[in-house]
Amino acid sequence: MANSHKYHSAALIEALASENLPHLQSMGRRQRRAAETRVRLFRCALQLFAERGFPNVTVEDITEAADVGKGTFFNYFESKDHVLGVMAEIQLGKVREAVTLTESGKQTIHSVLHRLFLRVAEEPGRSPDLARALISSFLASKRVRHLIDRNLSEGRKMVAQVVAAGQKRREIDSRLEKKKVALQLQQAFMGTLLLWSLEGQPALEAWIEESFQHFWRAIAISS
Amino acid sequence: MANSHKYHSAALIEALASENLPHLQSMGRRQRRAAETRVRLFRCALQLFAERGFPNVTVEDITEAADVGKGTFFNYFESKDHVLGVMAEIQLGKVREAVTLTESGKQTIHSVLHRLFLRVAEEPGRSPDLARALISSFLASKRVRHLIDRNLSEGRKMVAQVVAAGQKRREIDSRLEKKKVALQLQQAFMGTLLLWSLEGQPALEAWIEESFQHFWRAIAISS
DNA sequence: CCCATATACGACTATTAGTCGTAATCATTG
DNA sequence: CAATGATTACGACTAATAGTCGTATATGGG
Repeated sequence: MANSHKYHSAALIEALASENLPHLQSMGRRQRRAAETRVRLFRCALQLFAERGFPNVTVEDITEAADVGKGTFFNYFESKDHVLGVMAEIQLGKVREAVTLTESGKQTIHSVLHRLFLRVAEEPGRSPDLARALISSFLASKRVRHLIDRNLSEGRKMVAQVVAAGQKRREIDSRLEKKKVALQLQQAFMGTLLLWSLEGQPALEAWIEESFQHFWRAIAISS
Repeated sequence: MANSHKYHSAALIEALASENLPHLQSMGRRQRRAAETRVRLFRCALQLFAERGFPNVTVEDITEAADVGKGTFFNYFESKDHVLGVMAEIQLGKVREAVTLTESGKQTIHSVLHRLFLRVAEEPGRSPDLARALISSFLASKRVRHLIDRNLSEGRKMVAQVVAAGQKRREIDSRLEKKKVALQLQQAFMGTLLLWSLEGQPALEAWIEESFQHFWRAIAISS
């Protein structure tokens, strides 16, 4: 219980995810301020990363933008990279959404996965600089990398569920192994994101669109 | 003619690419020593990156391993990242190879592309740390990024040629646009490399194998 | 043998991520 | 409401290191 209430409360991640900070009422003023500060730091950081590129943003830039002292940053994030680690965690939430959508049974698997691609691309699509920063952070420090790893492999499991559902529904070629398909999906996504982040040319959305079509072509039932 | 003979002679890149340094005879002792030094720095750097990971290797580590003074490093490479930029340049050479192979007409397109995947994966496959470093360098400094960009887009053009040949030979679905296919190929490769570099699990070769199969499935003639 | 030029060198600077002790702020309790 | 203990803010400080620069050395040509 090292950080039971100290600095990082678990609920904050949720708070960071949602646009309009909810349930801030249910805490004392202190926790509320803490939450506000963390969210402010988080958003300022992402904003700056997107504008200038990760390496060209110092921690001090962030704290200044958020109007707090420099040390305060490290009360809320283990390191500069960690900000992006948190963002990855948020992305994982979107994958969960896809599973839920699948289970509801009201959407074709095609549209569930299609939507998933677009949703996850939303954030990094804000700017090539931000996308590069995100990917870089995946590769940078060991701590963050492990965080990402867990997210990716958890995400893959969820996608595999969706794929399995797709196979039952005869939308996806049933000869394919669902785990491999899930992996391919992630690869397609990451590859697209990576190349787009280098070119930056038209919006990421367009690239994702192409990429998904290609992916689906290799996956859909064909006989 | 800024650096006509000063420091970076063009031939050095070739020298770096080939395992057994050839044509070192044809220069004066001075150029020979310079070439040797550059190659030594390059290899030591890659070795260390592969062993410890890019961020955990300082320039001084490299120069010590190569047994030269620290400043000397910057005589041969613009920056630490630049080492990896040079490596990317070398990779491009392998793509050229594929075009040549295609033109010779003695190989199926499938095997040309398959071979290309494996060949390009060879170097980064030496260690996940090295692969991560490579990818990171693509994203890091502006200078290197532009270098990479050129390489990637040049590479894509070459692949597009190969694809076009494949369409003429009725190996590849002719309804697909060759430029897009080339892009998809790069995306598949990079995505695979990226995810593998995070997991490191079995050899990259195996991942590449899977990935190529998947790719081919979406590309090959099906009717 | 001497000069011009290419290369080697390492002390130096500038930048910045992350630490730490201290001060301010808040919640709680009698 | 005052006192107390916990949480959070703060910025001066340290450590690490990429990249610069002026100087020294080696080479090849004339």
